[in-house]
Amino acid sequence: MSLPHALLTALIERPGAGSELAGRFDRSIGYFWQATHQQIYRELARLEAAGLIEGTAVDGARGRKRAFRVLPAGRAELARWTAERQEPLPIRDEMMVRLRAEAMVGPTTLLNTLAELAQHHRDRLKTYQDIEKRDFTPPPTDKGQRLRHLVLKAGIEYERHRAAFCEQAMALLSSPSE
Amino acid sequence: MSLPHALLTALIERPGAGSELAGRFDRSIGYFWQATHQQIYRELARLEAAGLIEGTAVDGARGRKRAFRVLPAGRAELARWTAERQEPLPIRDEMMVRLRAEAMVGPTTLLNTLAELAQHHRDRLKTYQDIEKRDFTPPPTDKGQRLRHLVLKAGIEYERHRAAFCEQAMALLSSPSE
DNA sequence: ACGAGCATGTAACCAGTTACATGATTGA
DNA sequence: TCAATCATGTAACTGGTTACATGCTCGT
Repeated sequence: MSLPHALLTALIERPGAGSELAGRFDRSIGYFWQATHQQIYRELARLEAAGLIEGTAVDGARGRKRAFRVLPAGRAELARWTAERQEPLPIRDEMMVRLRAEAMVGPTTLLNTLAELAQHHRDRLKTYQDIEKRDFTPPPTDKGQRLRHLVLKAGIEYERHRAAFCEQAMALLSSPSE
Repeated sequence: MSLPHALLTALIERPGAGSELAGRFDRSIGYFWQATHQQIYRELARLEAAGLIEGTAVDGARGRKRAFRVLPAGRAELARWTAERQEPLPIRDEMMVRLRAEAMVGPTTLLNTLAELAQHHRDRLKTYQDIEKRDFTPPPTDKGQRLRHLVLKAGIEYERHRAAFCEQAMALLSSPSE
């Protein structure tokens, strides 16, 4: 259950309204934790009810926009959670299931899906590399910045690895069977 | 929604009872798709109700054990699903959230958690490498076997990558701040 | 014959998903 | 003034999780 803590972190980094957070979950934070606006609003309501954040009306804005900031209790809760033990990520990789199924009931058109997926990962790799060039040259010396850089580099390695995997699987599937 | 298809694949590879499948989801299949026995029994009941699999009582077994095998309709459904378009995996990486939180409210005891996690990934890496040595030397020429080998190699790369990441994060967190 | 443990479930809950709804403001 | 769009939701559903329950048989 990391969404509330991802929200607290984001709001400490910069306070803002639900819609702004939704935007950030489509970009920076969203690269390692995804959430829809429905989830975000629901969770903000819970955090506010629990007294961890506080929202104040933003006037001169559309609708009934409210900016949230983290209260001391929210900071404390975030610190508590950060120090908590963590179980390894449960892995659920649909493509691995598909490949194993392909070995049983193939051949199918899995090759097309792999090509699309490879392109997706190459695109995202490019995006990350652009961010790295823009934000982390020269490499930062500040610890917070170095942590963020590390997270980004993990994303870069991940995308590179996934793209390469798709390409290997494509090569295997399109090789003549024997 | 890949669990039913993971089950169909597993049952084509080798028919068996729910408890046997639960065992396989703790080993081979479980390395890329996890499921508890509750999920497995629920899903088997659905697949049977949909006419995709068939269960027959195993006598001489404990309890009311039933062996399931995949019916032609099940094979057809698996082939249909395998050829389906696939969205990229949604990413939800709790450790990345923690690292970014650490940058805001740290330092915490995150270092301990990272050490545990690194050990977990090194252990699993060792397991995979042992499986590779046992099952895939010499490298297979059969296409199905090569596909399985590819899936295993992806697992190996994943664990290696995660372990290295944890070690880098530990080095960064324990370096003197400036 | 009886406890340990295997095989199969039930029930309640929670996070995430999908589809739709409402109120306010801006711009043509 | 009214359509487009922004900001904030509500409702219903689904897959996965956690805790507990039941029936059977094997070994002692």
